[in-house]
Amino acid sequence: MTVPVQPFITTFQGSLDAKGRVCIPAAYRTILTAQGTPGAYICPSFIDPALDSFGQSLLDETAARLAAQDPFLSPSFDDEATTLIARTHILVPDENGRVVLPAALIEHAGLKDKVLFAGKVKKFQIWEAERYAALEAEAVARMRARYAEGRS
Amino acid sequence: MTVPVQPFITTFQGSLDAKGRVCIPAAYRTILTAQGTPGAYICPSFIDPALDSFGQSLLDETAARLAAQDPFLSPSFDDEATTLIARTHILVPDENGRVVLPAALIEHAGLKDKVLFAGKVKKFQIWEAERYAALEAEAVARMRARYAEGRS
DNA sequence: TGGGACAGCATGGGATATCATGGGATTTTG
DNA sequence: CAAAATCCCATGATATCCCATGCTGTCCCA
Repeated sequence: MTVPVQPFITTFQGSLDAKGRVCIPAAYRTILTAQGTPGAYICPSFIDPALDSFGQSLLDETAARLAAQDPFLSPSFDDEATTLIARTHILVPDENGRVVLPAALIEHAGLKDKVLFAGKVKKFQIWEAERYAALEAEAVARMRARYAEGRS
Repeated sequence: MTVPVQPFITTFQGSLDAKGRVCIPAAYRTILTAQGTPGAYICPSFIDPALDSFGQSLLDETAARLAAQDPFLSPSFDDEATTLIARTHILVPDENGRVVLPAALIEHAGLKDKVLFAGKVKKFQIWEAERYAALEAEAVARMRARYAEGRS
């Protein structure tokens, strides 16, 4: 499988101001507009205290997968639709590339002053900075352990 | 899959200037541009105090492997994305072939004045010069030991 | 084969554009 | 009319671009 579109990579620092705004990194904005997205889709992660953000490509992909299921007869359909689709907001950046995060999302991710944007191929995540640092350290440690075991 | 592209070989010396810039060796730049890379992708090694650098080929390979997994529903996805993708920066050389290294990467590799570029087939690494000399000696010693074991 | 000219590459430094961020003004809504 | 959301401009920091210079390896010719 090839990479459909340009992937989100790199980690950026950002800040949440008093008005609840964050500036989406320019590199991500470029990718988003290349996908023909009017802005950024943002959804609270159902695993982590973080926000998942993505463009048209991943939204379409998710929507297509759900569309393939029967909306009346599939039990898994509702859960997925409720968790992923219904909780997704579209946020349109202003001319400086900033979006205002709804209070519910700020609370979900426990965002304070310093936030962190982490590229994850098809999506990127928004984290409270300190929380992410801890998570990254753990992820790297697990990768190191896998390497030491000789697994690929 | 056959050898897709020209391998990175040879070791080069370079220097880190006051602005945090290094000049990517011309031989490597040639290989990178042949891959259609807008620049060089650089990621802190999760094993060594060094930086892994590579072109479009290896990035696509990694991104494609991750893109094959569902970004919302796959547990194995996250560690690799966090360690490899989120920590990878794209650095575009100026017309003289130089890139500016982010401070976090300089710190990770403990880079000082003299740096060292070491070709590793699909990627090349950037090391603090003295540190690399020690590592190289150890690697050669281990190879020698393996050779000796093989004969006995 | 040695010396000299040349081209490509690496390095230093300064000017310029882009980006992120803070704060204020204006409009909308309840 | 008050409160909140939106728009817009100003500023500082950062990254990008560009030119100048010195070095080194290569080529050519005597």
